Parts: sequence; C-alpha cells; structure tokens
Amino acid sequence: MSAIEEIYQRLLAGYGHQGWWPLLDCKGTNPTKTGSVRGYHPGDYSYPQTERQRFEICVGAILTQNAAWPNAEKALLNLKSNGMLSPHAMQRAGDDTIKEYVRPAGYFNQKAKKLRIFAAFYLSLRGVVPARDGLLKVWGIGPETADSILLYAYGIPEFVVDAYTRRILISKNIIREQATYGEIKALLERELRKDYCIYQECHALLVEHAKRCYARSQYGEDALLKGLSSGEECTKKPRCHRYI
DNA sequence: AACCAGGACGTGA
DNA sequence: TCACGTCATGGT
Repeated sequence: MSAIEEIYQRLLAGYGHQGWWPLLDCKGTNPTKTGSVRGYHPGDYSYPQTERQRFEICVGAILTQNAAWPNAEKALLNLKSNGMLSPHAMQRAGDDTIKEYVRPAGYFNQKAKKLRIFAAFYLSLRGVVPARDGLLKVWGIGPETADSILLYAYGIPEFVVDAYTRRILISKNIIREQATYGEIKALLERELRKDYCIYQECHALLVEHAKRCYARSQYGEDALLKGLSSGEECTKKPRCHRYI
C-alpha cells in the first residue's frame, strides 16, 4: 500500500466520512468535524442535486480563498438572503452591492469582482461542464479553485491540493517543500483510484486532520499518522520537526 | 494583540 | 520561472 493510500485509509478510519462540500440548505451535520458542522452530508456523494447548489459551491470556492470557512459562509448567507445567489442576479447587480454582501469573507473588492466575472463565465457555459484550462483562464480562478469547482460542483475527479495537504505531505517526507501544485496533484491522482468520491473524501480528510494536528501555532499529536512509511518521492528530512 | 485562515494576481528580477 | 508584495475580515 502506498503512503498516500495508507494516509487515506487511516484518516477515514479515524474520522469517518466528512461530507464535503458544505451546502447552506443541507440538513446533515458532521459532529466529528472541527469548527463549523453545518451543511455537511457524510457518506452522501450525490451533491449537488440542483443547479442552484452547483452554483453555490462555485461561489463558496471563490469566497473561501485564503479565508476561514465560517467567514465565507457568512458571505454566502448574505448573498442568498438578498437573492444574489444566482448567476443572473449576480451579473446584474452593482459592484458595491456585492461588495457589501461578501465583506465578511475578506478581500471584498477582489472577491466581488471575481464573482461577477465568474457569473458571466458560468452563464456562458449554458449547462456545459467547463474544461479545466477554460476555468484557469477566468480571472480569479487559480488551480485550487478550479479543481474545487470541478471536483465538488461537477463531480469530476480532479484532486484539490491546498495548503493543508501540502503541509501534511511535506511533514511526512512524501514531497519536497518546493513541490509544485501540479506535482502534488499528479502524485495523489496516481496513488488514489480515479473516483470523484474518493478524491472528495481524501481532500476533506486531509483538511480535517491538518486542522487538528498541523495548525501553525498550536499543533497536536498526529497519532493517526504516526510512523507512516514515507514514500520514495523524497528522502530528504523535513526541515520543520514541529509538524511531526 | 499579533497571527492566521480550505489563494490568486501583479510585478520585477 | 520564481520570489515577494498585495488584498481584508473575523476568530483565537
């Protein structure tokens, strides 16, 4: 079993199904999670079930860029309660209106602009699934946001690499510190079965584990992944031993 | 009261 | 390519 596969198995056994991506109108909760527990649907990979939910996930992916989810969620609620959680409404709305709604998510000037540009792009799709390079050409959509949209809004097996994933894999000596987004993504997609459910679950589990054990200032035990066999990708010792 | 969160873009070497 | 500055609110 590869190191990646072992990480996935251990985290799933330890934490259980995470139920990503969170949705505002989703009844389910995940009590095992840290932080916000609302909107998750553990073990149910049938979301999004409506076009509105699909768009909500896209918007959430932009709003959560370098921001804590509860803050992005507040912005999402503002948009929804003002009828702005649809691509048409978002495109029509004035810039200042959107800015006021997304303020809690931070970077409100940039994110308001990103949302209106994305809304136009989303409408131009007319229901067609976007290509990854198409998404990347949209201003405000980088690699992680593109993969989040594809994986969680469209159920396409594109692994999402975030700062947490990178931090865990570096500390486990599985990748080098300079590893690029594409390298990490390729590694995970090589080691895991190409299945959007597994990609979603694995990414969510890595985030949950990192929140518990790999926070910058306060770090925990990492008992679940103790003594993990390091992959052959890199033999260099990790520089930061705090994370082990 | 700093520090940081589920990044992306613009710029200059 | 790549390292670095910028964008901004809210929780710990």
